[in-house]
Amino acid sequence: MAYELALPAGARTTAQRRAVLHAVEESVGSFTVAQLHERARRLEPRLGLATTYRTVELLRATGRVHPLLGEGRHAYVSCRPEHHHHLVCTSCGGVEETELCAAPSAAELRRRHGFQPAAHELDIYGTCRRCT
Amino acid sequence: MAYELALPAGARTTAQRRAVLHAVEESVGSFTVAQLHERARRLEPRLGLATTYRTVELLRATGRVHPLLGEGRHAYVSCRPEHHHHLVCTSCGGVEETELCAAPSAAELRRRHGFQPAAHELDIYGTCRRCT
DNA sequence: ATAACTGCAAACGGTTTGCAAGTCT
DNA sequence: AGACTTGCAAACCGTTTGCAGTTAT
Repeated sequence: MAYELALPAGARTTAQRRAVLHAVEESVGSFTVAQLHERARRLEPRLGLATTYRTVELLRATGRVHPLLGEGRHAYVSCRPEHHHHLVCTSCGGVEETELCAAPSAAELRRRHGFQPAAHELDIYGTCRRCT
Repeated sequence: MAYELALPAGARTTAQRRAVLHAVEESVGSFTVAQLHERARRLEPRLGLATTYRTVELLRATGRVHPLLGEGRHAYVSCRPEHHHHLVCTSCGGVEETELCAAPSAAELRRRHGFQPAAHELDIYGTCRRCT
């Protein structure tokens, strides 16, 4: 095959998917599905919005794209945030919470990236006690 | 006044707003408006969802609460395959990547939670260099 | 040939808004 | 009294889904 598309095994290569992947590659920083759709339409004018959503979901499954917030819901943080993270069992789907903190220190983030952290989200995937 | 509510000037103190603020104070990490509503209802069972949205918006105006990402839309970032995490600026929406990672060790997770980790995702929210 | 994929439109779910009734100051 | 606030339900808008026609393999 001449064109290698980052898709799950068995998925077919189509003009629409190529157009969406191209739009992803052109994107800088964060983007919405609607923006992607608009951009990909320059290559593939008949591309539907639903197909764009479905393709983004495929890319997400391969890790090529990452949702900034789960569930599509508007989430907030309280301005004196404490840490709490999720242990997601990929076997039974259960979610546990942990207080173990996994974020790089504020000092290190500032020094290396000039970034002032306010909150973070961590999801750890694996196998829970019962499913081991 | 005996009870100081963090609200904009001129805003009235009501039982509903107290209940929502209390729910915010109880919250750890990020939360959605629906979660807040459910929690606040324990104190104020007749609290409506719309009122919860309106109160969150008030608290946002005072800085007491902060949306993780503007627009309420589901946003994505393009990813490369290597292990990395995201620094998301809540001011300009920009996304940087970092290789800094301090995930809890597998040994600690197993000891404390009986959990066998396989992978993890970390997003750090805050203010980037330019927006500081 | 046939299973995967697509566009369309309807369905869905979270968020916002109009309005009449109720409440704080 | 008067302006602000509330709950309700309808409107709104981004996302998902069912389906009949189309396409990659």
